[in-house]
Amino acid sequence: MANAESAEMYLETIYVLSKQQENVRKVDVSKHLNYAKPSITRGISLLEKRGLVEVDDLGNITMTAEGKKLAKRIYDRHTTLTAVFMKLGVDEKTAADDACRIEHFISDKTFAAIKKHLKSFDK
Amino acid sequence: MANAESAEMYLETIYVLSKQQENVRKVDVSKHLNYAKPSITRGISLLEKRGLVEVDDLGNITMTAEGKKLAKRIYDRHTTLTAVFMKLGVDEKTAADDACRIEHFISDKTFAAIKKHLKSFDK
DNA sequence: AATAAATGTTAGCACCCGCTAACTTAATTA
DNA sequence: TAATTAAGTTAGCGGGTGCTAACATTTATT
Repeated sequence: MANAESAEMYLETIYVLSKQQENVRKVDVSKHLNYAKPSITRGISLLEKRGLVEVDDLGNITMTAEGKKLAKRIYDRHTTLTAVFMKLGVDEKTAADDACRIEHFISDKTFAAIKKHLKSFDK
Repeated sequence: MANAESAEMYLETIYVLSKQQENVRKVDVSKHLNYAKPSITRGISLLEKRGLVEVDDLGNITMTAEGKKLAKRIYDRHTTLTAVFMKLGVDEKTAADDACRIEHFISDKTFAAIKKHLKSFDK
């Protein structure tokens, strides 16, 4: 999990789920990412070690301030990139799929430039 | 090397080098990618197994028709994405670095839409 | 020709991160 | 309460892909 990609997907999933439901547990993440349970056990424990999430006695996963910040960062990339691609005429599914991969690899600078461009688009 | 990323980097490197020099050998790829020689030995042999490159008795690497096609595809993504990012105001280094990562993950559809957009930009 | 340098290979380590099998623990339900 | 189902863990596999150490082979230099 040194590589950002996997950790970011876990974090983003927790973030998205926590907006839809009261409590988020490992099963939920497992189902959402379509990963086997042991993968989740390890993935979440790595996030815990990095101080990005906490799991309480009931198994409810919450993000720390830092975790939430990171999750929002990725989610913003996800939604913005999806919107940009759709603006260019790409269908929603493809746009979201591309965004979901690219969100992990785009630099702050380039993302900022794209986001700015999207805004100018809207005018 | 099931994952496209690594194979694509090797292939793109061979393609770029072959445009600059008469013969391309593993050392050249090693230096260009800044990977240790044994990594190259394996990487190239995987490309050979997939019928994307051939290595002759002198150690010269050539791309097969299919290999060249794939290399061009990636290289086109690289140059186009770099150009787009620069168009949006991103500095050349950052633009190229981002392109170099994203080129492996962007779908045909989304790339086509972006490329089309770049053209409309130029007008 | 002898030595040195460059190129390439083999063997095997390490880390990432999915997976299954098998188990434990907790929560439901009959 | 006993039996079932759901949730979570541990152990370990496997493929991908970088690495070093050590060696072989080839090419260049003295």
